[in-house]
Amino acid sequence: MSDQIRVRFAPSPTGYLHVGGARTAIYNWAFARAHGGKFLLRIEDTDAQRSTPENTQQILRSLAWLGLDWDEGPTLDGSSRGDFGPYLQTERAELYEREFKKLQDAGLVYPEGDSAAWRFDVRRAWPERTIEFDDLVFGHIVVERDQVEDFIIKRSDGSPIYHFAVVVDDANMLISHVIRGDDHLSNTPKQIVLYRALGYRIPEFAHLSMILGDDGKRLSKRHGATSVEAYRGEGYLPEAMVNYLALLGWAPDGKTTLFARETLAAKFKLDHVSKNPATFDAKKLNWVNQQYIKQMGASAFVDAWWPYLIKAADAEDWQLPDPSARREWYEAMYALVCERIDTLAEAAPKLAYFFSGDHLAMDERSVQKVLRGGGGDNAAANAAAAKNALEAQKAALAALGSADWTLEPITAALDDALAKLALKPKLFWQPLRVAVCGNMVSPPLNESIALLDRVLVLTRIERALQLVD
RNA sequence: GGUCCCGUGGUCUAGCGGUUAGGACGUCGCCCUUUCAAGGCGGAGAUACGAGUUCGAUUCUCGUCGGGACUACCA
Repeated sequence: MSDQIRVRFAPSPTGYLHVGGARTAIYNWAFARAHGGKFLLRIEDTDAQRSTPENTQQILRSLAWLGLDWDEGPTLDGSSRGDFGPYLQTERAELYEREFKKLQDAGLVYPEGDSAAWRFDVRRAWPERTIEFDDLVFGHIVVERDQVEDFIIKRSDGSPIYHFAVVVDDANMLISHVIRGDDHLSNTPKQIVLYRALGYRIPEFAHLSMILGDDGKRLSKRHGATSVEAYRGEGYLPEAMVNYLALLGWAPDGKTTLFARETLAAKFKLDHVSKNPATFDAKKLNWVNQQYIKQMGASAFVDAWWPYLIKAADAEDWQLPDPSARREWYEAMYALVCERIDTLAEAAPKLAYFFSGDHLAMDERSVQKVLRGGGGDNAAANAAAAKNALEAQKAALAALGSADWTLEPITAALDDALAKLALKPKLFWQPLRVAVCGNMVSPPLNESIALLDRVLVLTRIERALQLVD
């Protein structure tokens, strides 16, 4: 008769953790944290055919990455914590067997045909006409008992079927609130009958609407990335992921869209969870992620970015300067890209010119349009202007010593060159941009030059000059 | 087919009988500008439909339409 709030996330390891499951986990976690309760994790692996330990590991990793710490359940190192274990259903066979005996002794089960499977007798267990319950999200639900058919609770091989195992486990783990996907809403009456038949107290239920793809259909692999692991791989931040997913069906108020995990953990309530299914909007996720990147700061950025940079370096064959010796150099890049990327994985391609050394890739379109004047009427004149600009820039920068190779002197020297040439700013800066960054679209130019090696910059300008002719 | 559930702009939502129906993403336009962004300002855009109840419905009831879930020795 404890009033302790205990909730659980109970995934089945038949696949990775997808965003729908992640949101269910987030709501369970937030509910527990907001009400001073416990959040537990249980692995529903009774389907021996499709469950794998690898999937279990990946699910645990994804949850940990999201920052959803659980009070009880299996841990990443293969053990577990909590007093209500084991937390893997395949290790709870004894309990199921014992509880099954209770139903058998009460005459509430009968064999399925002439197999060794057993079916639960709903009518004998529940004489009343209707089965009712109050769902914390969906409200009062009434179902005619005759709409509920007898169902298998034990397979021929002796293992329990879902409906039986969840009820036994939730009751024995003293779960107070069952918060899960609404694909279980229709199954809840069955489970309520089971609860009473086994003499358990019936918990509160809260069902969560599904998450849909942009075509209005249930989110699936067809819609691209759906696994939490995949989003992690693309460079989404766990904080952004939690924030965005929490927004799919819940809002702290009518105005706030950005909130920390801690705010969720303090303010989350079930009575404001939406009943309608939410469509997953990748564009909004990108925006949320960018907001987090913009506020994370240079140091945190470099830490988070590093694995993605290494991956890009491997693919592009870049030699990365020693991160401990050149920490400031890497951190300086944050200001150059933080407003230009949605994900961490997008940073390296935008900053490629810092890492490609003598092998800077020149974007073909940029070379044609900017260095060679494009195909228009002014092509020849523009190409000539580009040549003049590059020569002036080369001279201006060459005149700077290594000691002056910082933003202010560089900017002053270039501004001075521009003033002398009296060119349209665009015709002056774009050739230099292409020469140094390899592309007519890039992060801030002067700041980039200041971060690049002096000789390398001069070499690149020289190379661009050759491309003009 | 049966049962249950859902229905505010393109998307996520606020609203809980009386509002010029609010915010965010996206979108469009303008400003800023050394490219791209970021930022600022502004615009378009919603209560699925039809009956009730009520002095008054986005809000309560019913029906229609549309969508979803369940109906497995999957969870």
